[in-house]
Amino acid sequence: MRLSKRGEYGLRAMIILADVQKNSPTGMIQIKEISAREEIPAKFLEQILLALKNAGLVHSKMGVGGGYYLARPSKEITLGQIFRTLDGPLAPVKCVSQMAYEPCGCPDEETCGLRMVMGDVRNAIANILDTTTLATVIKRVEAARA
Amino acid sequence: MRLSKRGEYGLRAMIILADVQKNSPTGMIQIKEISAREEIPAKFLEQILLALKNAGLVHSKMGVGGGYYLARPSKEITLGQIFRTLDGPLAPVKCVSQMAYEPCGCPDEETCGLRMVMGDVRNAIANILDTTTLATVIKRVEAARA
DNA sequence: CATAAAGTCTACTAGTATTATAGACTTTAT
DNA sequence: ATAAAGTCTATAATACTAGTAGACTTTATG
Repeated sequence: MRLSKRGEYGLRAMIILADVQKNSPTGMIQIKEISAREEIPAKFLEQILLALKNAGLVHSKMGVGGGYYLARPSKEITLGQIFRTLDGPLAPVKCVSQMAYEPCGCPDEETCGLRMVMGDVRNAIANILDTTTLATVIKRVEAARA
Repeated sequence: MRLSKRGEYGLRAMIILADVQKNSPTGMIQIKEISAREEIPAKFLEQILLALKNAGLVHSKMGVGGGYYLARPSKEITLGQIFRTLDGPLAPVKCVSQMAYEPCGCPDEETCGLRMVMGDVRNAIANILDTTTLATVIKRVEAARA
């Protein structure tokens, strides 16, 4: 059940963007700055941020003084949205996916034991990632620091 | 968050073995029989069952009339044990793994937002897979059939 | 207007993991 | 003796992952 580096870097970057939105006047930060802070290869991060941009989760400004910033308030962006953009469906098997359902090949889905359990797992993950926003994360981090 | 074919096939095979333990006098079944029922490539399944055997979850009998059977009553085998044997740790990132901890590289683990959330995800998955036994699954399947 | 800072876009590559397949071997019942 | 069954190790084909490269566009500013 591993999170890919792509997903990990993307989530870390988004958490930074949320922090910047809250604590910097412009709310903007450059790729290389995020890359330096989190030790993420800059060129790799570039692709990830681009994907997040195409998904409408961040906006960017080109040219001198440009950078990336969240497309919406951090409380309106869930980790589920970020995860799905970068790593695809949450569900362990396609036949329990809400966003990308496909049959699994079991003769009867309704009585497939594996499917039942994986459905529970999917829901448990979705319950966390779809209700946790970037604002939630920032709040927890600040609480842990205090 | 995808389940590998290896993990999927292994879990399906174990559910069959639990059913066989409950409903057949010998409690034993052959690879090719499981392979046929679930449309799993026989040679692939062979390796998977071997891994489960080396992990002590199933026993086998060689020769004519041989086959595989559960090493313990189905209520003493959790899906978590099976999953970990075939697919490794449940945790999305190593730094929240109970069974295979490794640092992630964040400067301070205690205040890492990603780590907090992934810890929750790990616990949610573990809560399901470590409390669900093969017996649980069989019961649910029978309830769904009725 | 030249320049440098910044993002955009696409292609590529090395390494690793996944999903098998093959085949020679061992054990056991009949 | 034979055939049914599991054991074990090697290999192959493919896909995926993580990362690199480089040419391009946009924009602020001296």
